[in-house]
Amino acid sequence: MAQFQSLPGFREFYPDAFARRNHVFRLWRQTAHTFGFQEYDAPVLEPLDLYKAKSGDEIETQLFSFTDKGGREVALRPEMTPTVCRLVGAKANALKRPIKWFSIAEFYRYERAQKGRERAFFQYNCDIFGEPGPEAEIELIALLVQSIRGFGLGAQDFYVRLSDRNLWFYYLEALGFNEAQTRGILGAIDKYEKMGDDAFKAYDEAHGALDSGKKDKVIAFLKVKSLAALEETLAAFPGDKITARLADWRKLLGGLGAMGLAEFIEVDFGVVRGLAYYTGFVFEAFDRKGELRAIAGGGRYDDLVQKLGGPALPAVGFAIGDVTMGLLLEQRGLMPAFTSTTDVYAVIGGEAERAAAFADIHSLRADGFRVEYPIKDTAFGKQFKAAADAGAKLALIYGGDELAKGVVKVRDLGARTEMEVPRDQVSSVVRDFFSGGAE
RNA sequence: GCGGCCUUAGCUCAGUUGGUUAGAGCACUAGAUUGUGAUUCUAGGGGUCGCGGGUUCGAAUCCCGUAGGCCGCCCCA
Repeated sequence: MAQFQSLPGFREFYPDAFARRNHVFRLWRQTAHTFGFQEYDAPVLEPLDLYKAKSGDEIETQLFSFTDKGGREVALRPEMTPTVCRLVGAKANALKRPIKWFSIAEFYRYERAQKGRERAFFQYNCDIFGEPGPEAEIELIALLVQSIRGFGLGAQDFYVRLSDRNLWFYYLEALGFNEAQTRGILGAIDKYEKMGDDAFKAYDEAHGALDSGKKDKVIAFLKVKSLAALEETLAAFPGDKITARLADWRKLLGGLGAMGLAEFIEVDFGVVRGLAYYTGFVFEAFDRKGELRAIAGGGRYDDLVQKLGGPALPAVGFAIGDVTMGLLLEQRGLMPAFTSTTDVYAVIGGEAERAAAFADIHSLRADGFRVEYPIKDTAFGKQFKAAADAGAKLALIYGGDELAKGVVKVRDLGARTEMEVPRDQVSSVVRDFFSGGAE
């Protein structure tokens, strides 16, 4: 058996798997471009401190980190956000606003692999920098929806759960929680859906048992699932901050509604996202059946660029992972089968006919056609089978009889018809077939 | 890092109470078929039975360890 195996959680892409990966990347890239986002890339290996600065020392246990030969503490990138913040921060004053960037890149996390989670995976990251208002969220969430919908998935297949850490902060502040308690409560909210009441255990241990009246109010807010319910719940807590924030909510939902995306969006205050650096709207995309891990996650992080050494620059972004996205597409039968895209197959009689065929083969390839031929002498029957297997539309037949007459037989493999063409016209006949033809 | 289940050909699997040289289907290669894609038939290549150790006259089979896979927990940027 194989003496060497790939490392756990690292994937190998055989041609059929690579074709599926390309299909996903192509749609993402094309969709981002239609929204006016520009593509970038950055180093795979970064200073370890870049991630510690953002997420704290304990993050190191989740990283592929090591000391390089120059004594530098480094890590394979586990995410793009710190990197893109550095890139944007370094040139913030020279970049036209709003800054709309995306990337498709591989990331590495030292975690136990599970369904939908590998140690090496790709993410499609989209971010908008420089716009503090909900207009940026409208643009970004519209892109998120379209980047999933574009595969043929509909509102019956996935949805985006939309929440707001600001309103959570305002609400908990109004209930009298201090900053540390608020962090504890947000941690409990994050786990509540999975664990139920046990989610508050960690809070109770750290801050003392939660007053049952306050707990009911927290749970009531966590169950807010619509703008109307949100307005109703907050009516008891009047104030300028909350009034202004509700106006942002109406603008955001109004904008997404005007784009025709209302059916993809659900208000859900059960979402807070674990990361401390999110500062406003947060959202996650899920499959409707609830069978898979989150397809995408994102939110606003207005302080991060500055925290990482750049200027104060508001930002909002999301990432879609390729693993869960691929699982969902395969579940719904939306991952296209791997098909070869050969245009022309040259059927060659034998060694004597090879030279004539090679001249046309190379000429057609130089013109951009995808041309295949048998690499060594093969029976005619096998060659036609190979042509069909390769998905070729046309076969060019270089047999002794044809070449003696100065012609090449051109066979339309779909229509199963053929005609003889003088050799010097082969190129133009092929060109006509593909330009005037079906596709 | 913790727990459960699993591992025989490229893939899906069979393999009797432990008994000769480990099988099938699919896939691949070739032939039937030096001039036309299907079907069919025939043949072939491909295995240190995940790896290491133990029990035994004898291990794919029983025992121990270990690696890998799947699933769950922790975590999830």
